Amino acid sequence: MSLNHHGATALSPPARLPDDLESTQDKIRSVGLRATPARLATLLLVQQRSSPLTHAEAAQALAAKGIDKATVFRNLNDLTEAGLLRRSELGDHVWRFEATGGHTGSEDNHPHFICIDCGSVTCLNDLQLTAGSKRESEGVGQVTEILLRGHCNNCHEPSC
Amino acid sequence: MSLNHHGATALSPPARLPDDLESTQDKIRSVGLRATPARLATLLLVQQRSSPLTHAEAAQALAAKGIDKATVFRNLNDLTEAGLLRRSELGDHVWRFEATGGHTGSEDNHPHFICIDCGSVTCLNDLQLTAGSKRESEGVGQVTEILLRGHCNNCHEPSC
DNA sequence: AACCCACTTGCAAGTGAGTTGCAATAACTT
DNA sequence: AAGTTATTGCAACTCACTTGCAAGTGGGTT
Repeated sequence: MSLNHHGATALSPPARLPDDLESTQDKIRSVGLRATPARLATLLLVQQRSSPLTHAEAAQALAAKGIDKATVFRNLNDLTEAGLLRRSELGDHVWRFEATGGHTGSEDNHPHFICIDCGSVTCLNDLQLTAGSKRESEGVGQVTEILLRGHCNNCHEPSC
Repeated sequence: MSLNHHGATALSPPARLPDDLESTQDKIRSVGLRATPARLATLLLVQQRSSPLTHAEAAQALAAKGIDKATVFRNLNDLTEAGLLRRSELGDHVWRFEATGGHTGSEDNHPHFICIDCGSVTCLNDLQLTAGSKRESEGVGQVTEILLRGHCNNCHEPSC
């Protein structure tokens, strides 16, 4: 009804936001999961947040829509496994979830920096170990992930 | 008694092992805690290990001596608060404890490798980033911890 | 358009790490 | 040696998360 109220709509596709409803449904389907209301609401919620969300926060927010916490948690895990979310641990024994670009995790495997204050995750594409350190770590095992923890510049400010 | 059995000892102090019983008692007392058997056993245990110990592992090991898990946990936390231990979270929702030099916390902080298969943790004392990588990471924030994840050599073997 | 069935959900009960209250006990002080 | 106060053991508890299962539903199939 209100779709064409400006008279100039039919041509230009709406600039699809990454958290657009349809594209989000597509994302879910593209990884082989069903786009159920609960799943959709969960992914949209995480996508809309600029910083990682805990299970409790998500469950609380979605409880208003009548979604059970077990469902929220299962979906958070399913979406993580499918590569649409990333799960991280900030050192306080609570998992936090954050939307990824949407590609499946393993290929773009780069080091991350995670702020132990605000939980924000930064990708560090060019980060490398010294040759000697690589050797040392390879002596221990096959490294699949490098994670740095600390205080990000936003949280590190004296004012913060 | 046996102090002078070499005839040339009075001058040089005995090379006190870091996990020596008496020096451990002293350490505990020096931070204002009572050197109880449970506390002593706990600190000795952690000191003797070369890699961080989980609460569960410590509790299990000390249960043999009749020490309750709540006591173990309280002591682990007390000793951590006092700066004799460091508590870290390697991403698997389990606290791990390791002995510090004895000074309060932050100085002897080294990277860890954690096996995502068996959970074993290895300390990587000499691990370093390349100069450029250090710069990159410092542009993002102040790094307080470096963590590598992967498959340790035990788990990586085809046979395992 | 209706059908079907594997995938999902809600509920409730379970798990496991870690914590706490409290009375009994033991370390250090004087 | 006695007193004071930290510490312990036990058991019950919290909190974050998980699981079992019967009922419900998405979405491909007919």
